[in-house]
Amino acid sequence: MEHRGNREQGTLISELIQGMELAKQLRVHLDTASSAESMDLLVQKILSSYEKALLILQFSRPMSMGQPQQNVGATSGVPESPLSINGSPRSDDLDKDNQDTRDVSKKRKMLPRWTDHVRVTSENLLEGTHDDGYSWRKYGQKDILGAKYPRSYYRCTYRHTQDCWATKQVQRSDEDPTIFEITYRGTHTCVHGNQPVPPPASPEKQEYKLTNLNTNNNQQLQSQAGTLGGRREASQR
DNA sequence: GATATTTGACCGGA
DNA sequence: TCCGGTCAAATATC
Repeated sequence: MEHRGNREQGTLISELIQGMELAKQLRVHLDTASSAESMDLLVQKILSSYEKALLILQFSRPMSMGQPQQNVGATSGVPESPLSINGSPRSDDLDKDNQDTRDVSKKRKMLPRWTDHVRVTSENLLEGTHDDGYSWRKYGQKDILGAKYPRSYYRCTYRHTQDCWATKQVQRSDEDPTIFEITYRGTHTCVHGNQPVPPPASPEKQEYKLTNLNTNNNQQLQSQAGTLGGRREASQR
């Protein structure tokens, strides 16, 4: 068994290394403003490598990974709508008993969760982080132990009006301040007219979209900007 | 006045 | 007990 495990691990490592190398190439392309086609090709190769790696991981360790952080419910598609997972908001439960509160907490942990790493351009760096096409409202910010930059917490603007329980956390990378690590939790159940992208089918696709959007959208960038780049500049309306 | 952001406090899990 | 995540009052902006 170990032999098989070792071989899989070797393949896994080589796929991850390949993905990293491709990402480096892509970075060079980005810096040199190469053609969109070549960059697109690189992105596809990267995604392919990571998909293979993920498949290996999933195959060798089904359901028991101790790392819920990435890709849970993402590669396999988003399992259920948060609406069905998550009953009632905590703020509406104030007069209920403790069991309900605990239940909500448990359900919250069951929300699908995945992480994107988004690199921002110098322009966007001034403004904050990227726009993923949804309308987010900031509800908190925390200094995280060991992290240089605070983590910001966002939830869907339509949480109450459309019972949409998607949230995201934005954490600026310590090592490279141009990288924003964005952790999404839950999926959007809201229906909103100016929503340019559907909920991601997989984290890989999501990252691809985000990276592209990153250079295109500035409107919501501004709404998210104030906290990570400095104090808030604009409120979207 | 409506809506978004800031920030201290609270809560639950490890 | 510590830390991360969320709430909600205060404040800011349009």
